[in-house]
Amino acid sequence: MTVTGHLDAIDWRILRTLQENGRITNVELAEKVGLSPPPCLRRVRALEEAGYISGYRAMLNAEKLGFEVMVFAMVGLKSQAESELTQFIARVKAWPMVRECYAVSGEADFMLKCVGPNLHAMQDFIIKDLTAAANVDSVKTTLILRQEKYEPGIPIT
Amino acid sequence: MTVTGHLDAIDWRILRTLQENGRITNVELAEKVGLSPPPCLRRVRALEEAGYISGYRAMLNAEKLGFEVMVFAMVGLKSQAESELTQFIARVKAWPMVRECYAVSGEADFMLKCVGPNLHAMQDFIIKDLTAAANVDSVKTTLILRQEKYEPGIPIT
DNA sequence: CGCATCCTTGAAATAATATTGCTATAGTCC
DNA sequence: GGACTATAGCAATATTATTTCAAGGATGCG
Repeated sequence: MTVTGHLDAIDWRILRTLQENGRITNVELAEKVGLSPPPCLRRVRALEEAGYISGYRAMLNAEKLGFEVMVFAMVGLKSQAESELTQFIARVKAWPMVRECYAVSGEADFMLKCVGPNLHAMQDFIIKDLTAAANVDSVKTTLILRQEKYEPGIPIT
Repeated sequence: MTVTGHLDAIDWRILRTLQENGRITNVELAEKVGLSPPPCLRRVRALEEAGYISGYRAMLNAEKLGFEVMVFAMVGLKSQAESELTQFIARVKAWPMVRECYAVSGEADFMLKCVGPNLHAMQDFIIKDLTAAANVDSVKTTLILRQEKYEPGIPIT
């Protein structure tokens, strides 16, 4: 698939497998997708180079590690002018407790997923940082009670 | 930290590093956290065993791979009886397009993050599967226009 | 205060894996 | 059909993972 830019069945199998287990060895991956290790590794590298694979992450158990509170925050801005948006996004990127941020349609402008050690820290962040930030008009939070499914990524059949 | 259950500074460095780069070699990881490879690997294994690390995943570029539509769906159920909840969750787990599901406080009962190739497929899923599912009372969707930040996991300083 | 115990580290050796170089083969386009 | 391109796989090498084991440091108790 190097230059052509088209993914074949083996590429998709590689992607699916790596999405499920990002630390599988190349030997095992090769076996699963039906190749010998060298061409398999070459494909993985090509997929990385081409940006189909953007990185690898360990999934950590937030609760066990003392991060017990997660909320969704829907944020409305006062001004949606280009420069204001950019500034808000920059702020969001600088807040460690905000792990994900999406521009959304509908009533709010942004949907944030925030993670913190406890309710107090979360409240502190929402009131003192988020709500108080320049250009923030409204913040509506939804507390996450439990994670029922977590398979981030894409549905590869 | 094996049996004591207490994480020291090195364990935290390991977790932070692996959250950022899940495919780093043990040699490199060891160097970063200030250990030689053998004890470093032992700690990683211990962290996995103890469930602090629950897995590794490749992050795929959804857009490049043809999954261009993501929505949040807030779902309200008619009945929140234990068995009904369980059934709904089982259904959610079986839908590939639902990648994440959270029980939430507030107006809705569940927040779903759904991923699909296009608006049509998403509409199809929402109308024919989600809204039509037994015990589903209300579905309110929010289209994701753009991903501005994506650092899933926890804020390890 | 000193000794025994427990835990963890790191050096060395070994096993496994990743990676490179090269040749062969299959598919494609004149 | 013949030349070209792309990709597979074998073989060799480099790198990494993993095991084994002896030594060092902390802790608790006599």
